[in-house]
Amino acid sequence: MAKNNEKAFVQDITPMEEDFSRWYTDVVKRTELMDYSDVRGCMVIRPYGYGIWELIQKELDTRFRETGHENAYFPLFIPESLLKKEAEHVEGFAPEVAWVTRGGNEELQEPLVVRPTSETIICSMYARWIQSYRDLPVLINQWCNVVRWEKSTRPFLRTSEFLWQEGHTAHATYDQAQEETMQMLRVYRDFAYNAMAIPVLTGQKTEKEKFAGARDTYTMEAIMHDGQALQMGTSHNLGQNFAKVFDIMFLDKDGQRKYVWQTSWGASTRLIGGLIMVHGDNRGLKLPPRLAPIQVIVVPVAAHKEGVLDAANEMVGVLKRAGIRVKMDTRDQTPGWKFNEWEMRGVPIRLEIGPRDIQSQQVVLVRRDTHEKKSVTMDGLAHQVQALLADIHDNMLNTATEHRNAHIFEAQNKAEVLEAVDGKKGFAYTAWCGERSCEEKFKTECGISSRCMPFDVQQLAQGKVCALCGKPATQMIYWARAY
RNA sequence: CGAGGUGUAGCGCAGCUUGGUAGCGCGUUUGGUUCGGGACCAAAAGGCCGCUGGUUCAAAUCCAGUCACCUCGACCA
Repeated sequence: MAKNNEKAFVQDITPMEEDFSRWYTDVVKRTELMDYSDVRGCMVIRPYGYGIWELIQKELDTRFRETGHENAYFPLFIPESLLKKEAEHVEGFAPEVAWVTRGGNEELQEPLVVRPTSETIICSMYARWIQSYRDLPVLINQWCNVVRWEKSTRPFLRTSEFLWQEGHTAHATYDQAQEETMQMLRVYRDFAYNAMAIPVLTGQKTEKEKFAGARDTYTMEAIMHDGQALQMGTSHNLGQNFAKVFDIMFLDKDGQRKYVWQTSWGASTRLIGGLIMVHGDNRGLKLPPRLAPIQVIVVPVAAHKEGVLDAANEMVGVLKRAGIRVKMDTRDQTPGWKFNEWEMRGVPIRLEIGPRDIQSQQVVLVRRDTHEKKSVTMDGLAHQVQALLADIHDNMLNTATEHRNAHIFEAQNKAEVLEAVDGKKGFAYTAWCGERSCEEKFKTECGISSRCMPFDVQQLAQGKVCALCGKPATQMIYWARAY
């Protein structure tokens, strides 16, 4: 055993301090979350990764339904003419759309784009469906794939094709649309905290960073372990931009024909990348219990010995009946090998059961987040496990919150912003003049972008000056390097 | 798309400069001994050396093209 400790394991994960992006790719690959196909930048989501996605879908869908939304499905292909209707929207997406120009052996009369997002095709349908104020609001979500032909790709964070959900709603008034936009941002925020255990920052995007075609964009942003920002979900108030070009009108109570007010909101498989980069450590993945495809892994020790497998099976049954996602590892490997394997894969709880435990009517319970190990009795095991899963969630959220708080730095001038972002590897929080040219200049010169303008603190900017250009400030804002 | 780098067994890599039988470690398969933090012994299987073309008696190796991936920029969920 001693000689093995000295042995360098060829396939160990690169330490995250050494090279964060190498660490990230190692984790994705070794935990079998996804793989690249032969098509440029298109990912194959493997069963373990897809299991996480299914849980994300479940958590989000529950929240969407609670807030009155329904699921539907719209076409993959969008006629060129539809995409081109809204000027800003086309301009934003044109560089990255994939085209279909042939069907069978025939050249298509009108080329089709593979949807990069579905506003246009959905609006074309809403124009037919909406006639009266009685038809409003329309509250529809769709789960689908979209394609954006990006120049460079990264696992989960930026792939040519990705899975997401996009909600599209139409309302009678601006206020209702705005309330919907904010409600969905709250839904995402709730999901981030309570399912992903990720403390996000929410706020409004600047003119420069907002969605192509939106009136206002709101976002939730998270700080990754290396201090870079990841946009994890967005909610847009589209105003009447799309309604006007797609002619979505309704006859209101007052007898007037009016354009509808719209919103759209989305979150993608990128969330999985966020999970990895916020919670992961040098042993690999660390999954928040609510999104763990396997919440408890049972490792029988000396499984060939009398009674071990029976006891393990019984325990699996008890946990399953309690609604816990549990799996037993019966592979022919040494226990230590399995411990490492499941820690790498991020399973929140490990239960070890062997001859000694059977004698003492106990099992060994180990948590992934703290590596704390204790013996517990078989009685009331399911309850203990459930309580522990809840505790692990809380602890992961706390740890991530501490990390977030320790990586946000108030900055008064450009040097301090750069020090916060590049020196201390975090977000800079500053007063800002609100001018697009100032923001663009900074982005071009330093590669640092605005993340969001937080709510309820904007009055703090009064009397301050912009940290970047020194003009009078109008906003408080976060800056960071972004994925 | 600009600059650089890499494609050799499932994974990680050596071999290439100076052409001449396809190598190593881990993993895999089979049998046995093991099993409480990455086990051991024995035997075995596994390669269009990314792809296409060229030079040559002979190409993993030299040349050209092409595709994919990685890093850094620009762009984006």
